[in-house]
Amino acid sequence: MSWTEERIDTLKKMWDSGMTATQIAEELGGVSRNAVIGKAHRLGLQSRPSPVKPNEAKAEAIAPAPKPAAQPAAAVAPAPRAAAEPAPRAATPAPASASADAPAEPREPSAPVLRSVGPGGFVRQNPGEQTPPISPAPPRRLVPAKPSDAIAGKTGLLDLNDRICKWPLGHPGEPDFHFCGDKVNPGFPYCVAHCGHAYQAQLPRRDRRPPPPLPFGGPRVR
DNA sequence: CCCTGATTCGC
DNA sequence: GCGAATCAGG
Repeated sequence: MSWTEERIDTLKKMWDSGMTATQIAEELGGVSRNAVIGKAHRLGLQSRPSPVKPNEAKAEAIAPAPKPAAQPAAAVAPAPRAAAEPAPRAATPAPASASADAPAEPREPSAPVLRSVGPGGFVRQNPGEQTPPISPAPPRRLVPAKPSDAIAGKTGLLDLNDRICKWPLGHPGEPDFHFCGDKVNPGFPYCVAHCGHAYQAQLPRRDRRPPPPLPFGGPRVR
């Protein structure tokens, strides 16, 4: 098997949507997961959280190690990405739950951080502030290998790109499994509406809603 | 053990 | 460029 443009395209999109190398290899067929990983790196695709540490933590001297606040002061600064770094975007997965600010720390009105707040109450991250949340949990196995008729006109796996909502509709493996496909809320993998589902503000326990929406249709029994 | 992705290196 | 072998963390 060779890396045709089509297969490379599939690899890119699956990698981008959070599929594991094993799953991508199964989907493509004829290649091992090692081949997929190797190709992904050669293509310069975004690194995924690796189990292996790069080994780099020797900056702590005898200084009384002040705990760095989670919120840097330079929140409004534009993308501080190093110019030498070839990676155009860093999508290192991070827990969607943001730190719940204690009520004892009121925001200074004199120094407002420019943020927009979505319909679900989620707080929009400014550039360079924090890494965006990960895509929905990838399915363990089956992914529609071939576009079926049921998916015609809908946003399939191969239609994913950086500008459309990756919110999954239906269950992976089912014929009509597809993605939302709306225009994304800039900076997020989802559209505004689905950001509202994905990022819910922490509500008081008294009136919390029981059904938390789960990406990819939630856990499934087979 | 299983899984994962990263890296190396002979081809 | 390719990918098996190897490594290393979870």
